[in-house]
Parts: sequence; structure tokens; C-alpha cells
Amino acid sequence: MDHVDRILAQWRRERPDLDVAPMGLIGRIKRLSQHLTREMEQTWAAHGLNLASFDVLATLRRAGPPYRLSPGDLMATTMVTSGTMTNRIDQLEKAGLVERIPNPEDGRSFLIALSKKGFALIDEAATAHVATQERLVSGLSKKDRKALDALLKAYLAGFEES
Amino acid sequence: MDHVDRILAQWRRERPDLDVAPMGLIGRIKRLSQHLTREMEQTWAAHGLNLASFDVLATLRRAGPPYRLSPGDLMATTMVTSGTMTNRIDQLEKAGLVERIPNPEDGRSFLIALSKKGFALIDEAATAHVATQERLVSGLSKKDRKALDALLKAYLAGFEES
DNA sequence: TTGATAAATCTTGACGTCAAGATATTTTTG
DNA sequence: CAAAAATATCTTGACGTCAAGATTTATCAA
Repeated sequence: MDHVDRILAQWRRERPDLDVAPMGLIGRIKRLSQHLTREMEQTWAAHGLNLASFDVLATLRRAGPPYRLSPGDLMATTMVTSGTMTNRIDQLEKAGLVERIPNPEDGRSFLIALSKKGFALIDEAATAHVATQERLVSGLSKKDRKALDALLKAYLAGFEES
Repeated sequence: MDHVDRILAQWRRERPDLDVAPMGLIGRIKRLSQHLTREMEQTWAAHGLNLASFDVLATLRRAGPPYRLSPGDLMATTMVTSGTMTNRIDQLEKAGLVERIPNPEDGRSFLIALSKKGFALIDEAATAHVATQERLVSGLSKKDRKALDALLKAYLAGFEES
């Protein structure tokens, strides 16, 4: 009888006509996501970052040399709109962590390049981030992690098949 | 090889020193949460609501008669800060969906009461919301839903044990 | 070549959230 | 009973996000 179960019990009492089983599953995903994000925010903040800035820097870093992607590429992998990405890049540019380089092959677009400073910072932050994530999954056994991950992957596939 | 797998593969190539298995699990939870929320937003919007307003109205509705809770109670179940809850209540009050009633037993606090209009709206919206949720879990078999829910519940317990 | 359409990014304005601090009331302590 | 601490809510200012539309450049068709 956890928090979500109490919510479901209330609904069943007040609205017995509704089938609230899906609500339990979805509610737990949402709630878990919120807990995890808040924990990870702490680690990012310790490096002067937040979800937005870490997300972009990490995407550039893991893309490999020369650590450059267009805003469109960044949008595609980070699930945010163009306005949001413009704002994120503006902030990172001000902080000297990335640079906007005109794309020689397409006058409409830029390439966002990780600066030396940005590279050093994201490498450091990523190490700490991974340690935090390891801690955040430590409540589950290795076996449960694997089973959970497999189910989530199957579920997610329904939303992301192109 | 889904979207998350591609991210992990990039990290393994660029930073083989990091163990990114936890990142897969956490990333899928976050991504799934985002997909689900965006889908549900559509249903809420069809009733003139959003996550914030639906959340509060639903909490009041399922609490049962007399459909009144203090802002503190609402904060506790909805995982938002006091400033956020004040703002949510302000909006709902302006829309005539809830009323602030002075608490006769504690001069510091109010009771937030669902109005007649608010009651009718949330009952209607909740019906549609549950239908949407049913659709959003339809990609998984009944068995998988149950297994996933059980694992999520176990995981969540680590974050919410008081 | 020229006009129309598409594509990539940026701009704007509104909104929801949060952290930190302010205010008012209640409870506890001495 | 008076002072101090705790509690409940609200206020403020900053920030991240989004949708819709504007701008600039590329591509395609005639």
C-alpha cells in the first residue's frame, strides 16, 4: 500500500465505474521519473549545470569528434522544441561552453561545437552523473534492473517506432 | 537497438571507463514519462485543463465529500512546492473551479473546496483521462503490465518510504 | 531563371515551477 | 503568561519550456 495505491483506492471508492489499473502503472512511472530527476539535478548543480545544459553538452560529447552537431540534431535526440533548444544554446554560448559555427554547407544552419572548457566540464560532470545513477538504481537487484529495463524498452518501443 | 541503446553505445565508445547500464534504465523511465505526459496533456486540454489544474481537481475529487483539502495536504500528494500550489489554486479560483475557505480551526490555513462547476468538470475530465490511460497502456500485454507495475512499485518504495 | 514550396533556426509572449524569503498564526518552552 | 520556535501559506524574481509565427536560405518545378 504505497502512495499510488492510496490514490487508486480513493478513486475506486469515489468512482467505481472507472478502471484505474492503468493509472497505477502510469502514475508510478511519472512519480519515479520525478524522484530520479530531482536527485540527478543535485549532481548537475554541483558542476554549475542543470538538466538543460547537461543534456546538450552530453549529447555533443558522446557524439565523438569533432564534437559538433546542428541544433536540429540536438532537438531530435533531446525531445525539446526549437525555441527551447535556441534558449539552451544561448545560455551555453554565454557561459563559453559551446560555440555557434556557421555551417559552410547550409546557410540556414549552424553547427554547435563543444568548447575546450565545455569538454572538460562535461567529462567531469558525466563521471559524477554516472556515479549518481549507479546509486539511484542500487535499491534494485541486478536481476530486477534487467527485468525492469526490458519491460520499459518494450513499452517505449510503442512510442518511438519511426 | 532503440533510441536509448544508441545513446549508450555512443557513451561506451567515447567513455569506456563509465558503466552506463543504470543510464539505460533511468533514461527509459524519463523518456517514457515524457511521452505519456504529452499524450495525457491532449486529453486535459480538450477539457480546458492542464497537468497542474487536473492534478489539483482530481486530488480534491477523489478525497470524497466534502471535497475539501488544505493547500498543505494538496502539496503532500502532488509533489510540488508551496509557491507552485499557491499559483495553481489562484488559477483554479479565478476560473471558478475551487474556492478558498478560511479554516475555522487554524487561522494560518485555508481549505480548498471544489465548486459545483469544478466537480462537474473533473468528473467529466477524469472519465476521458482514464480512457486515454487505457489506450496508453494498450501496447503491453496484461501480464507485462502487471510485471512492470510490480517492479516499479518495488523501485519506488526506495524513494518514498517515510 | 523565376516563383513557389520546404527546411532550419530564431523570436516573442505566456505559462508552470522552484527557491528563498516574508507574513501571520499556532504551539511550545521557560 | 510572555517569548521563542515551529507551522502554513503567500510573495517575489528567475528560469526553462512551449506554441505560433517570423526570417533566412535551400530546393524544386515550370
